[in-house]
Amino acid sequence: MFDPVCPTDLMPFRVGDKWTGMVIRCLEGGPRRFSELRVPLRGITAKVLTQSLRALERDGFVSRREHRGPVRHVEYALTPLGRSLLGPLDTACAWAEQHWDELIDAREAGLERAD
Amino acid sequence: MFDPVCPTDLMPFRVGDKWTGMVIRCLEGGPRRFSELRVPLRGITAKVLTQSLRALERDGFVSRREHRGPVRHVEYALTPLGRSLLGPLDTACAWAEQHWDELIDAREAGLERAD
DNA sequence: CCGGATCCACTTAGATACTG
DNA sequence: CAGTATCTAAGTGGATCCGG
Repeated sequence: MFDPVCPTDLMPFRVGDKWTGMVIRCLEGGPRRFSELRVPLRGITAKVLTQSLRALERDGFVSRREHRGPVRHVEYALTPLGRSLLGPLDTACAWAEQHWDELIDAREAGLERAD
Repeated sequence: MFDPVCPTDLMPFRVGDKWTGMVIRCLEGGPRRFSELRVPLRGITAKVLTQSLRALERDGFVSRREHRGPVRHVEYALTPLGRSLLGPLDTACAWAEQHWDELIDAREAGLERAD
């Protein structure tokens, strides 16, 4: 999931910053903890994940709940507003799947012409 | 159109770089010349518009045709692949319209909590 | 476990001046 | 008209170390 080998720079659509879209996908199935999020998001540093989550929280897409106990854990979840992003997000992903081959071919041809 | 007063930083979706989405919108109605594009895109510099158009061309979303004559003019147009972006783009815009008020309120509340 | 603080490399966009 | 060249300011993402 979210393989870094996958050349996502071909994807013309973006949600928020670099990781935002993937974070939302990870929260789609329900609340997740900070360190749970870091597993599928291979390579993300704590600082950057925090930045994304703070922005998401500030904009009302994600809610943060801190559970204090013997071990601390913090859960992030999509708000209704955040959940409403899933529709457009799916549309964008569907487009990408449909046109993936065209995208690759067009990019290749475009780079050739650039010689 | 594309008023700089409009706080587009609330918009969570983006296509390509800063101006790409607006360029595509401008080409929606048919081919446009370089300087025609600069009118609705108030404030864009020639350099940045060129960059966007070059990227769009490289990725096969836009085609470029140069007409030589007494006065030179260059026309840009959406390719079929570029035109296929309009669907997802509309979806994103529709989402933004629907949730614009929520977006503003959420952002305001988010900034308050940040105190 | 969940970050904050600091520093750094890289990219982006804009301003400005110039050209075929 | 349709760009190119150069410079600069700001932002973004990442590495690393530190703290409650």
